Amino acid sequence: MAATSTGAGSIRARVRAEMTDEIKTIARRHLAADGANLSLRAVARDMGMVSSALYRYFASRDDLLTELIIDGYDAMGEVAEAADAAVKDRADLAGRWIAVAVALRHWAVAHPAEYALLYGSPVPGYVAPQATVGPATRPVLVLGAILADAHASGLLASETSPPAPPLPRALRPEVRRAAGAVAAGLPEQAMARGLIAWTELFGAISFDVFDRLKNTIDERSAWFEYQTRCMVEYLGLTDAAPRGGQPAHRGTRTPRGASRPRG
Amino acid sequence: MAATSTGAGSIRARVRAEMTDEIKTIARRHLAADGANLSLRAVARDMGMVSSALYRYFASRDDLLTELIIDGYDAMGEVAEAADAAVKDRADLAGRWIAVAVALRHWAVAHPAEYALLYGSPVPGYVAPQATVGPATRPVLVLGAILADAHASGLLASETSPPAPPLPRALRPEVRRAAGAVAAGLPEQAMARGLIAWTELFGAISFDVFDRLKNTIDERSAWFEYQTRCMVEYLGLTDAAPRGGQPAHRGTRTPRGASRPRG
DNA sequence: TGTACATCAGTGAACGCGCGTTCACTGATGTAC
DNA sequence: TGTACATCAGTGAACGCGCGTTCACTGATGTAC
Repeated sequence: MAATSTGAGSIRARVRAEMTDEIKTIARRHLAADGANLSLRAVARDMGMVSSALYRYFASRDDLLTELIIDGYDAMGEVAEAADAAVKDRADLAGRWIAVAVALRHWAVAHPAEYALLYGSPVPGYVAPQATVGPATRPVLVLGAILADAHASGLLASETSPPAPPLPRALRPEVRRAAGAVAAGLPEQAMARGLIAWTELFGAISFDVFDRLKNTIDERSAWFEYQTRCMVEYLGLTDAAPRGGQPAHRGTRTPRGASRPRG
Repeated sequence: MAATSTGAGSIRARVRAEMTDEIKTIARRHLAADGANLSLRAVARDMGMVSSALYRYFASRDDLLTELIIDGYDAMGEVAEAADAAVKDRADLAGRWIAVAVALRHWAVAHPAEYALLYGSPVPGYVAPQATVGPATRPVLVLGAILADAHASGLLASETSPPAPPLPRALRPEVRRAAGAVAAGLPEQAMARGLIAWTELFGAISFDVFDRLKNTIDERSAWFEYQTRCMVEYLGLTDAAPRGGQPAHRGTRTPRGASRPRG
């Protein structure tokens, strides 16, 4: 409030930032109604502006779309990080995975159009620029960190139970590289399971958001949670932290919170 | 050729059918280029007709879209049925599941835009009419029949190994109903695994088609097949038919081909 | 076999709407002296 | 503290294009007698 006429360009800058946010908010609303063929003119209309005015804020329609996509990934990333961080017992790896999964689904169901923009059919004529790939990995990093922590406890399924079909030689370098990127130190076989769980998780969310389960499963939340519980068992995370206790066979303790990706 | 001027309206009818097919073929081509916002005028242009002429063949743009969707589901259904039928050893349930999965993925990768129309983000403003729900279940029925056959052999994972997290009571009626619809006689726990595998399968195909694995896994086919092998193990189908032999512990023999859904 | 009539595919113009983007402009807000 | 100038948000008109759908029409193809 002391900034009535003090801060040089800063007041103009603040108004500008607020306008930009408002445009994006309205654009998100339109995304929900019209899908990915977002119309600048419609957004301008809702803003009470003339369509050309939007060009003061975004260089083009695709630029706006790109910002919405980045915001979406960031929102999912934040939601995932927060859900993970909220689990007090850092050794409860199953609990952490489930918390993150539930939070991601929750966000997706609450923002179906944005989710579709991120994980649905590609937008015709739009190619995601390089700037989106960083944010896109944020949710994955959270999941990867959980797996890395589990590995640090030496308790992943692939390490305690006989591995599923062995990973073909041709895939091993790529899987190893993927592990290096999101879950440093994770052995190939465990990373392969992680990739499968990741696929399954987003498959489940997409089925839910895109209503593939209509007339089949109506108890969506319960079903999703059940599916997630199966997932953590598949990953072997349940062995690591039996109900409310220490890891069953402890290895190196999970480093205290340090392994969570920065926000 | 004997039909030069014989068959009453039949020659006109045949031309009409050919035209309809050609329109749909061109529409599919446009789908690939422009995504789901299919333009009637563009299709007409490619047909060398005036746009209003299309209304002789389709009542509206949405009608055309509906037919494309139905064709798509039917194509996937046929592909799945054919892949299943091509497995000579009907007791090789793992082989059948993998064959169907690979065939579905193959079709999806070859027809990404059509796949996106069926399993991707909903088309804005379009609501799929009742006529699409029948065809939509065709691929599912093929998978369900494999599970039913496996159950008939008494060898599903949930029957031989300790079940994963027990199915919550609230979900049991729905899962039971789903089993009744696609895999008659399948117990709830097995059906739950089937639903999860189904989700995972289409999650994997979507990740592939929508290029989610870019810069992570480039060996797409190998990875998909590996994932499918993990899936059949999860389902317990591998126990049922060890490499080139009879089921390990036989129950009721699979009824000879009768359980395959009609084409 | 030949003629009168009905069917129906395709035309072309129009209606009424949408869109992204450019451009010269007006005025208000901030900056420098 | 006051004035001259630069910045920049927003306007309004225009360009050039797209779209789905309707409608009265022409002309060819098939049908019935």
